[in-house]
Amino acid sequence: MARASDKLIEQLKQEIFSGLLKPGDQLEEADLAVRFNVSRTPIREAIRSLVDNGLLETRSRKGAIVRVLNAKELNDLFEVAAELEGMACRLASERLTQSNKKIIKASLDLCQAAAQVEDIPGYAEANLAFHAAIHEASENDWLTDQLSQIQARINVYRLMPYEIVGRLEKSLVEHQKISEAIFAKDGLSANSLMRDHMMLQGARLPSLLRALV
Amino acid sequence: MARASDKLIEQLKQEIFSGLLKPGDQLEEADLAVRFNVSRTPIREAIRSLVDNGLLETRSRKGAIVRVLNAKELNDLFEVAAELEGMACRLASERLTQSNKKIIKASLDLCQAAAQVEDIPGYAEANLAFHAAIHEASENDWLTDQLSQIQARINVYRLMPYEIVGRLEKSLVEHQKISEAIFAKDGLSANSLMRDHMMLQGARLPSLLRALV
DNA sequence: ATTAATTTATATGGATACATATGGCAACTA
DNA sequence: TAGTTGCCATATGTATCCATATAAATTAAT
Repeated sequence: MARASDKLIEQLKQEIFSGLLKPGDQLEEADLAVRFNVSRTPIREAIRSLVDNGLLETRSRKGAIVRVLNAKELNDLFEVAAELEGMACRLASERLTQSNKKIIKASLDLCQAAAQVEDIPGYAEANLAFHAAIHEASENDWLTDQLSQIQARINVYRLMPYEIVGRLEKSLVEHQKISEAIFAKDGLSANSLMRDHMMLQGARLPSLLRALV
Repeated sequence: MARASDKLIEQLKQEIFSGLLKPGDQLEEADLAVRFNVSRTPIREAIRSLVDNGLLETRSRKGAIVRVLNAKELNDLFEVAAELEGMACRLASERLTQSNKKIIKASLDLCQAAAQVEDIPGYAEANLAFHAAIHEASENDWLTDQLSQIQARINVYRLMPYEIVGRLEKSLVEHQKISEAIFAKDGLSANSLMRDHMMLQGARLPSLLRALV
């Protein structure tokens, strides 16, 4: 039997990622208890967990709010994300198996299909699949965990992904180059290509931040 | 006023790091409530937090136990630690301020002093200070947080650090080279020197694991 | 009229009471 | 004697209750 708090964590994450709960929104325990038809205890545990996860923050006696990252924090986050994504590419190059290669190729095809018809949400999904495929191929579970946590954090700030015209095409080409480097077991290139790819996204942050304010 | 659960988290961490609570040990909520003279509620929140942190793990209805990392998990952890430590060195090279330089130098002196008299616990402490100084110098708060969490995890498995004779000297020399690279703003060298330094420690893990079993 | 202080309301933090699932032990049967 | 079943004990999971701190509102004083 799943614990109520575990389900709550998932639900609240969904609401945050979907944008239903926006950065700065306050979460009141009593309200949530009514909404989800449980007592305050599991609500509190869920909030606690999300605070540890970094999605919420609390001030003493002032409850939890959806965490707002300022420009520096987002930049720091992106720097680490870029480094770890690059690392995943390097490891994937060194450890690539046939089955992982197939999965990466499949996700790359998804990216291509979505880019061709300019399906923005479709590309966003395929993009995540592509990155996830590389994470898996790194064969480092700790790294994979860290990256999925970071992804989650970043996605909150990606409510309008790829809205810039033409970015889809460029992103796809970068993905293809990264894949080629991995398949050629050229870890060094794969690493730096991915880091550049990530940093380009990071460079788009300032405009994204402005759009949020 | 600090929350009871926050203090508990620190205390439990201490007990885990100090080896008082060994991997595999069970934590019973009622016991802990009596020991720390609080109710089960803050105990549960603390446990919850440590589970999210990865220090404990729970099985349904079976409570929390101190998490045991197997060889692969430890290896994965070290790989990520090495990469991020290297990244910190690179960033420190790029962003070094005079004040950070002083702090790094000071911690390096501590290392030297401890190494000269073969003060093993002293060196362990100075070592942490050295790494922390570099983390700070990276000017990336997210990275610093991640590294301190990873440090915490690794330290559990470092109950007998530097017991290998001669390792102190070698470690010190590596520290000196890393510092020189950072001071020379040679990010590339600093990065790889630190990664090698970390990986050497990781290579000692198998014997460490054997000692634990 | 504006500001400061006091009071009141409300939400969080902690304690306790209650429910339920799991594991062990014992008894009974084959 | 060994295995299975059922009961009981114990620890986790959930609900509710109480205390306290913070914030808001109202009143009084300048």
